[in-house]
Amino acid sequence: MTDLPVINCCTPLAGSSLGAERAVELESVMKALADRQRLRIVNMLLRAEGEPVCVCEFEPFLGLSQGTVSHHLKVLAAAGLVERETRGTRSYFALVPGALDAVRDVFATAPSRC
Amino acid sequence: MTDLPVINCCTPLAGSSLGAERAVELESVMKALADRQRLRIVNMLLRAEGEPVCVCEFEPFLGLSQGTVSHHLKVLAAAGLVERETRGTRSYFALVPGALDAVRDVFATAPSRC
DNA sequence: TTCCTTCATTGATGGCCGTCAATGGATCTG
DNA sequence: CAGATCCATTGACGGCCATCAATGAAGGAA
Repeated sequence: MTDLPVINCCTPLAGSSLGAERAVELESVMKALADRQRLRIVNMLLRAEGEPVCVCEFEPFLGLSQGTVSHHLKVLAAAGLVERETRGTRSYFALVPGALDAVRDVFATAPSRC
Repeated sequence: MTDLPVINCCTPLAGSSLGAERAVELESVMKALADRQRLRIVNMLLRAEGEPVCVCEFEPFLGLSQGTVSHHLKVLAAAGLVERETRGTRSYFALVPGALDAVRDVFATAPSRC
């Protein structure tokens, strides 16, 4: 699985024509966010305000098996939305700064202010 | 298929804990946007600046069969993102005003300004 | 009415996705 | 070393989804 580039800022959906290639890029990021469990993970990370969160904290919160939680985190990482950091035997995840802002800007209807 | 309520504004992903029920709501809207063809449809509608667009215009642009285009428009309508308007034998679609803004606000990392 | 156009719906098909149990690897502890 | 803990990966299963061809429904034109 190859990591995806973080979405370019300043290229909102409005404005210019969305080419087929770029539609595929955008689609993969949106797919990563189109899952209830991953939305809750992102929510937890947002509330952590940049502080890395241990994998073992997601599991009881989501009520999923450990393997499934690991799967969801991998999907978010592949989309460029979160980063992994290993400390000893544990893994911590944090939001990639600006990644969500880029997603938000895609849906700006007014001209981008970048 | 029951229509979904338009996403509430002023309830961004940051801030409070994302309950399982609301995660499901958000998921369905994100799923509607997590498809390359539907992203191109939204892009066309954004560039139309509120003007309704005939179904027959999407088909050559997307390069899909007529039935598939109709399917995608139905998904977007069920998510509350677009509205259908019938004129004679033709159907026109337009963005629901504010729907995309609501999606954008969900991913606001700074406190909402509503 | 009869024909044509436009669109929605149905049924079928292939592929992708979320989930779990089980396994394996890596690290820490005793 | 042995055992325990944490996590990633694998394989399997069930379900959902995008797509098409075919059909149906509704409106306009002759």
